[in-house]
Amino acid sequence: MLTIGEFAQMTHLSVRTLRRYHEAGLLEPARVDPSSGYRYYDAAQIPTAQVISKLRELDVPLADVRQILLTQDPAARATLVTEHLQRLEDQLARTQAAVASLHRLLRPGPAGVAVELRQVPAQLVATVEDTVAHTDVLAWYAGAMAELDAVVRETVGPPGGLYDNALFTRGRGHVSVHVPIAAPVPAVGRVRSTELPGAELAVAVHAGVHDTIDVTYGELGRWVADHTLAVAGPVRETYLLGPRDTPVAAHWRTEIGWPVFRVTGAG
Amino acid sequence: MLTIGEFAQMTHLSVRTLRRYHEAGLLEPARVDPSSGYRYYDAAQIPTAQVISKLRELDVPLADVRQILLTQDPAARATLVTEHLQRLEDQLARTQAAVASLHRLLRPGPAGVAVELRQVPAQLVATVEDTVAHTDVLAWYAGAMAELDAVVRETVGPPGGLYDNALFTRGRGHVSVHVPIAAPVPAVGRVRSTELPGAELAVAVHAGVHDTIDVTYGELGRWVADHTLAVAGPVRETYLLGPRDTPVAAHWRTEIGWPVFRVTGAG
DNA sequence: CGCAACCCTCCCCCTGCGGGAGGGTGCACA
DNA sequence: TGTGCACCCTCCCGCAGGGGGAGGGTTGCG
Repeated sequence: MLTIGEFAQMTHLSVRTLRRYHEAGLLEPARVDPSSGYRYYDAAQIPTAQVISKLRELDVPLADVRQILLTQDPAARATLVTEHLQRLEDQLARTQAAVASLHRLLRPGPAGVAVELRQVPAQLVATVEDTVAHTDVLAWYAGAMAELDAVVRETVGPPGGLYDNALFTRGRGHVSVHVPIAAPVPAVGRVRSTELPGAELAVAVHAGVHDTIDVTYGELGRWVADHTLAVAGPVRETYLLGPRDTPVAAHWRTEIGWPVFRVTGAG
Repeated sequence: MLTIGEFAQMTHLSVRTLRRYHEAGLLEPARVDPSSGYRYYDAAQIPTAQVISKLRELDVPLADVRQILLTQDPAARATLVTEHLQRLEDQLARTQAAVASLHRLLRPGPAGVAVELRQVPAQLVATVEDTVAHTDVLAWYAGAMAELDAVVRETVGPPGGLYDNALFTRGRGHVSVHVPIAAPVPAVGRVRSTELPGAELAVAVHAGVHDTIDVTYGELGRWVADHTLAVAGPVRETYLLGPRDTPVAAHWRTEIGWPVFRVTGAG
């Protein structure tokens, strides 16, 4: 039987942290003296404490750590851990993208994004839509696109997507993926035929991988504001050239279109 | 002039977040209406907002972001940013170490660390000591070791270190590095000659890189507790074989010694 | 003028940890 | 059998950086 202080020393955790883990139901002391409330730990609990410690170093939330600890089956447990490692990899990718954006933003001189105003007509599309979290967009997109591919035989243009603004500002929002079509397709699975309404779009083209697409977004936003326009509705991305067209990422072309209207008020 | 909502839409930040950045002095609105308190932004502020956003994605604290934004000189600014990128790399290394430890901990079966009790005599050493933060230990160690190398001509054994427990449980503690010597060396810089007191040590040897050294620590702690011993004083590491001896990390050998004493009380 | 959409401030909540106050326990030593 | 001290307890507050929501003022279109 070890006192909390001794156990802290063995596990390189602080006494406070051990108490918190007890409170959170992560690491129950082997014995709690009913009269004094003193916590006593067993040496056999050291590995458990270390697993918690390592998971915390990986920023796994306490609730998820508890879930992992409660999972007895080694295979199921490994699955849970792998999910978190996957999350770490995603985060790493996002970090690298942020670094790339940052470099481009801090590079002196304007980014020099060409913007044009364009009136686009209504277009019949096959679409898949949903409300998703910002972090899940990529995975969702892949699934939705695969579903579209399976249903739609003939397209009359490059695929695109609509991204509700709440996706960015609230971390969750309405998203849809579409391909333009000449005639309606039958509703299969999540695929629907609908009309993408016409609009006046402020359009910019982003070249290369999406790592630094925010810079293009920013320039587009600046242009829109500078031309006394206001944004009306979700942003439209059109994938003129993407991974399905060429493996050379530098050749990719993404068109960003922001529906705008002229502000009637002040100049 | 953009309202906060419009500006939020352009920058993909939430209205709340923009207000917080204003409050924190990171992004002052171009104009604040004195009567209504409404914030109005200029399109030219979009790139600034994006820089903030990207730095935040890299977990740069708001205070440091402000520092970076206030730095006009591009070179000085680049230095500040690079410092944070360095921090990210360190964190990545720690993450990888944690993943390695975790895998080893979750592998079924005991880790099988051999522990022995050993009485070590007092030893004259040349030492460098300081109080440092846990995250700085590696860098500090390299500097201290270099200083020892420069001063001490002849050693009579492998180098070692003492690590105060507070280093782990409080994130900051007393640390010292030493090499055993036959005769005192003159005090130069931070180097001092002193006697490392004799002690009864519970000793385990960790093989390979330090990524998974916590597992060995845990096993050692378990052994100590199982043998009704208690820890008395800072842990001692001895670098039997290290990077200065062989470039093959798998061959490295680190001896971990925990000063212990027999518990007189209950069994 | 009415009304909806927007904006304001203020307060509380979340996560995971640390500091410190105020008070009870355990145990060696005299 | 004290006595002293290190240890332990609970409870409250702080930090970062953000979200939710209440309650109330502004803006601007129809």
